[in-house]
Amino acid sequence: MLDIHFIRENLEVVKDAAAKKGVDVDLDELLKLDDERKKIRQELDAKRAEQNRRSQEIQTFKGFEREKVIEAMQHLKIGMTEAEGRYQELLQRWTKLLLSVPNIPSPDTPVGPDESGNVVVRKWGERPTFDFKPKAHWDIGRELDIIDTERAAAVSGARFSYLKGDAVLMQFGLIAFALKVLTSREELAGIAQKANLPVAATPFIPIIPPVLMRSDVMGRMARLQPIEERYFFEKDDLVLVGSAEHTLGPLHMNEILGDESLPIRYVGYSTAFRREAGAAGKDTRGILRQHQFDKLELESFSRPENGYQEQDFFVAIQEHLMQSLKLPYQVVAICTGDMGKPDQRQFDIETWMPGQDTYRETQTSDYMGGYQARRLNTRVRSKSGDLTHVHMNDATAFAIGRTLIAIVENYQQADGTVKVPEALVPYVGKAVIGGAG
RNA sequence: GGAGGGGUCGCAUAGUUGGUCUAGUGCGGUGGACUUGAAAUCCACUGUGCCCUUACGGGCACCGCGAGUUCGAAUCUCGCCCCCUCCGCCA
Repeated sequence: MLDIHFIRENLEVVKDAAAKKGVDVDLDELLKLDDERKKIRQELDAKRAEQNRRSQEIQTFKGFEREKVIEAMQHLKIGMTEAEGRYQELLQRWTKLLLSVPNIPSPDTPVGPDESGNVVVRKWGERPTFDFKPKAHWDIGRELDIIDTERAAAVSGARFSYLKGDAVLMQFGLIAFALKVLTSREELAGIAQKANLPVAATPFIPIIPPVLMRSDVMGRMARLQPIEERYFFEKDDLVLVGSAEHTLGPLHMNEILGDESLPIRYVGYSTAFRREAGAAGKDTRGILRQHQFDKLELESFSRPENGYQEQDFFVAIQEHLMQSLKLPYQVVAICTGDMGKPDQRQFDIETWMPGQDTYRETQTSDYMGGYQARRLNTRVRSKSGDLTHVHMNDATAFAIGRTLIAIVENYQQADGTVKVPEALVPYVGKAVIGGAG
C-alpha cells in the first residue's frame, strides 16, 4: 500500500498512476475519510487523556466525592464507546479504500491499456533454423515419453502433468546450474560488471520456503486478490502459494533491518500453485499453463535508492541464465495497463518457442518499491538512524516447466531427439535426450 | 490430537491479591566526565505508530493478537496465534 501522507501530498501523481493502470479508485473520497478519521482520533485521544487524568485523581478522593467522580467517568465512558464505534467503522472504509490504491509506475514504464502497450526493449540470440517442421513440446514430450499429461488428466485433471525420465534430470540440472551461479560472488560480480551495474555482488541465500501460508500475510503481500486465482483452505485459513515470492517476501515482516545488511538476497525453490481461473480454455495443451509447477525465484530487500539498480541486476541475471542456455529471448517492458497493482516497474523475458512459432513469457521481474514492505512492516534503519521501508524486488530465475519447453523446442533434432544445452550437460549427465544412450 | 508451562520497551529478566507500572533492573547501544590513550568507574539518554504544533513541545496507543469485565487492566474473563516440555501419531 501507499503512504496516506504521500497520497495527500501527491494527489495528482497518484490519480494519474491509477488512471494509467486502469484502476478505479476515488482518491478524493479517501482524503475526505482521512480528514474525518483524524478528527475523531483527536476527539478520542482527548477523552482518553481526561480518563487517564481522572484515574489518577480518583485515588485521592474518598466517600461521596469518589462516588461523584466515578459517576462522571461512567458518563465519559459512554461517549468514548460511541466515538470508538464511529472510528472503527470509518477506519474500515478508510483501509479498504487505501488498499485499493495501486503503486505508482516508474517514469520509464510505457503507458498502455493492456498487453498491446508492452514494449520490446531488446532481443538476444538467433532463432534456430530447422530443415524439418519443428514440433511443439507436447508432441516431443509424448514421443520421448518425458511429459505425460494424459495420465495426469485422469488422475488430477486438466493442467497437471507427470514429468518423467530425462525431463526430471533436466529439472534438477537447471536448478543445480542456476544455484551455482546465484550463490557465487564471482559469477554475480561478473554479471554486474558486464551489465555495467554498480551493485553489490552479495550472493543469494538458497531457501526452500513453505508453500502454504496464512491468508492475512498473503494479503499483506498484495497477492491475495483475485482470490479466485488461489487455492484456499478455509478450514485452516491457509492459501497455497502461487510463487515462492509469496513466502519469501514476508520473511522479514515486522523487522527492522540494519542498513549494513542490505541487500539481502534469496533464491527460493518451491512448487507454485495457480487455479488459472481466468484462463479457461487458454493454453490447454502441453505444460505451458499448469496448476502446479516448480520454480526458482529471486527476492531481494534493498535500500530504497538502490531499488531500480537491483531490478536491472535481476534482469541481467535472467539474461545471463538464458544466454548460458543459448535460448533466444526478448526483454519486454510491461506497460501500465498490464503490470501488477503493487508493481512500480515490470519486465518480462519472453523466450522463442519454435514449435509454437512465437515468443512466450518465461520470466518476469517485479520491482515493488516500498509498496509491499509498508504493509509487511519491513524497515531499514539508515546510518543516520532514520527508518524507512525497504524496497523489494522479485524475479523468476527459472520457471522449470516453461524453460523445459523452450529447451526441447529449440534443441529438437530431425531424428526426434533433443540436445541438452552445453552449459547443462555436466548437470544433466548426458548430451542428448531420447537417444539410444 | 492429549496434558502441562510460557509469550513484558534490541537481548535477559522483575511485575499475576487491578490503581505511585505513562512498566523496575541488568546487559547492549549513544553522548559526556575522568584518563596521555584505553580499561574500569560515574552521569545522562535509549522503542514503535498515530495525532496536534512553523518550531519548542505536547497528547494518545502499544506488555503475543482480538474481544470483554471495570471509573481504572501488563495484572481478571473469553477466543485465537505462537513457543517450550511430556505423551500419542507420523515422512
